[in-house]
Amino acid sequence: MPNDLTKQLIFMQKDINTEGKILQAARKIFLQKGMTGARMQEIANEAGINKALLHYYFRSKDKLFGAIFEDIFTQFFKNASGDLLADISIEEKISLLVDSYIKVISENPYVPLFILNEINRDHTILKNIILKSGLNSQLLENIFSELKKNLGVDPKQLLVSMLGMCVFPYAARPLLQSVLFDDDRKTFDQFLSERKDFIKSMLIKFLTK
Amino acid sequence: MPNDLTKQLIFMQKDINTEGKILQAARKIFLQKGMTGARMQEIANEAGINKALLHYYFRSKDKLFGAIFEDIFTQFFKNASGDLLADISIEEKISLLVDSYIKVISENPYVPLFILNEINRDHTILKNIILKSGLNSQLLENIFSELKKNLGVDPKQLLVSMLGMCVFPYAARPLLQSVLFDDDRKTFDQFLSERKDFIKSMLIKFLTK
DNA sequence: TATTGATTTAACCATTTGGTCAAATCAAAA
DNA sequence: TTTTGATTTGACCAAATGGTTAAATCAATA
Repeated sequence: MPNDLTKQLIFMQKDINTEGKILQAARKIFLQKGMTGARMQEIANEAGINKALLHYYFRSKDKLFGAIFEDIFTQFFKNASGDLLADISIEEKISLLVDSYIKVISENPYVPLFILNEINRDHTILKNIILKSGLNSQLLENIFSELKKNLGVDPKQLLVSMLGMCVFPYAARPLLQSVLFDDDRKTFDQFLSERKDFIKSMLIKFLTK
Repeated sequence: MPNDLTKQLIFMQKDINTEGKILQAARKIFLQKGMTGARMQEIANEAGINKALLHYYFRSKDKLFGAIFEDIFTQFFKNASGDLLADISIEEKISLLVDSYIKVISENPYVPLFILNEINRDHTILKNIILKSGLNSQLLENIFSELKKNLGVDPKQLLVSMLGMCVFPYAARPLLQSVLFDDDRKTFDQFLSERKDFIKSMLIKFLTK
């Protein structure tokens, strides 16, 4: 029976257990290629294992994808409802949301387009995740109607605008970088780094009478 | 030898020539499934023809896709540069751009996500189209630097914001409709119809000192 | 009517892909 | 050392897919 030290050594040798390696590899490949574009063989290669082993751990491509998608999706929106409910001014809420949202997107630039695609391909996945998350549609409706009274504008329009402005430059990066920035990566990165403050000021100015 | 009348009858019978039927079918399928997701057999079925006939008219899937993509892409952006150059106030430009953009998107709601995907999958296609369109990067740069002087804000940030706000609700429709509108199509359509004016007022208010 | 060139089809082909299975390997317990 | 149960592998399979080809059909012309 191995003691803690040998366990640790084994752990270091393998670096990470097989399931972890699969999850990590699958995440990378699925993010780049999407559900239908990803190949089980490619994921197996990335994980440094046999393709049959993939099916040993996750019986099917659908199952594997389901696990990955839920993980990515929840990670991407876990902070949002908290920020929305926090007891702070609307300006602070906007600032908080934009900051955290831009941060998570810039760290995972493939995620937005990935989510948009998979949601369009099969929107039943979404239902289950929302159910699990305990996100109540009645609760949401209360938040929004409350906000509307205080703001005088439709908070849903505001939220969608915020999301669109944050997401779009990352999802459309190859297009924008080519057309607007003559394919210069540096200038585009500069553009992105200035974007956070631009979005904030735009949203906040819109709310000031 | 058929006279004009019989020609016309034949034309009505076939409704549209084979190449046209293929183009029409390919456009529909490619828009829904993307280049890699679309199946040649599916396109053939949609066009009511044999799969081999597809390869008779367009030698390969790549060639067929190329034709469709260029068509969709140029149709989608053909008005933009004209509006941008027109000799009108910036407010009117914004109004014009948002109107025409929202119009073309709502008539082709699959297009935005389709373009985003294909651009990310293979951004070399873009280069050729831009070359053909005669869109000069120097010219663009002149327009933007001129605008910047007059506006005091970065017109590229403004343009990207506009595009993002217009595109996002259509690309993310299944997500938003489910989470924000409790899967009610009617309410979401209402939301969309109000969106045009919201975007305009937001952009214009941002520019007023 | 016979010929010719374009159009259309059915039958194939090679490759890719998700998935299966029996056998081999390995680690821990008896 | 033997046994046992989990893990891993190579070989294989059936279906799907992009593409090819030879033959059939059709419309116009000589």
